[in-house]
Amino acid sequence: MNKPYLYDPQNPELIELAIQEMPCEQTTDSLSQFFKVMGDVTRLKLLMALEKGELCASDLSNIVGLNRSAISHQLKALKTAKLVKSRKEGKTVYYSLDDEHIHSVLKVSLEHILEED
Amino acid sequence: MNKPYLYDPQNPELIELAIQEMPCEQTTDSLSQFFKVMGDVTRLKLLMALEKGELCASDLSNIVGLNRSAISHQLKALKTAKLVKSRKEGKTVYYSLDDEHIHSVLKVSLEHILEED
DNA sequence: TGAACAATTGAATAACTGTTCAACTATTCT
DNA sequence: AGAATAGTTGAACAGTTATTCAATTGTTCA
Repeated sequence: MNKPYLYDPQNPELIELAIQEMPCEQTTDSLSQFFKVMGDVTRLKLLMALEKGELCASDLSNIVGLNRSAISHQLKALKTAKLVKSRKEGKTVYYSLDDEHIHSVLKVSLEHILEED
Repeated sequence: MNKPYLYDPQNPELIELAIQEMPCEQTTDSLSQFFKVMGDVTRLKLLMALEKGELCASDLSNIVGLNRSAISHQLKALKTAKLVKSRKEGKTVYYSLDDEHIHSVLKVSLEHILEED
């Protein structure tokens, strides 16, 4: 009912609004997790490479310039986060983007980064 | 000229394409840094609160549920990353979103997260 | 001036993260 | 079966990060 602030709020109505419209803990967790996965240069490069098409682990290793083990670890992280999917054919494992939303996010964000000041 | 692969590439043309069209190191660094900043629950909540309007540090502390010191540290990170700007009025410092791109990124990403499988 | 309040700062700590290395699995080909 | 290749895994390490605490700055107001 009354507002149990332990200090003088500057904008009580806006506080209420922000709290009310704040997504639930699970949602903010998932969203920050999503950004965290892309917040690493290696994983980001993997995603950008996969935007060109399906690629196997060794080819991705070649493109990104890191050994296969490192790439494998990061591909696993991307797979757990459901950003990539994989397909096995003989000895080689082919990876591709799992979701089309990622393309939009990368596009808008890249525009933001490349924007002049 | 010739391709100095130390292994059997599965898709040499796609490798070349991915390498050619990969943004420069500075760009991938900036982009992953941008995602990294939002890849933390506290900072993400701060940004979402600020989408409702300008808020001071104490009010943000109240909304997010962390002490002022923690909030101040994270607001500094957001400011360094140029995601928020601040304005001082007497004792209180008001924060607001610095860039409109952020709104789009948050919107598209939130849609992605909330999407059904 | 001094008390009260808003906010920031720096040090300290605990937890997490990315890469490497070495060992391992799985598949193909002779 | 055995050698070769693609990929994965787990442990270890070095580096980073978020939060807390205590101290500090800066502003207002009596």
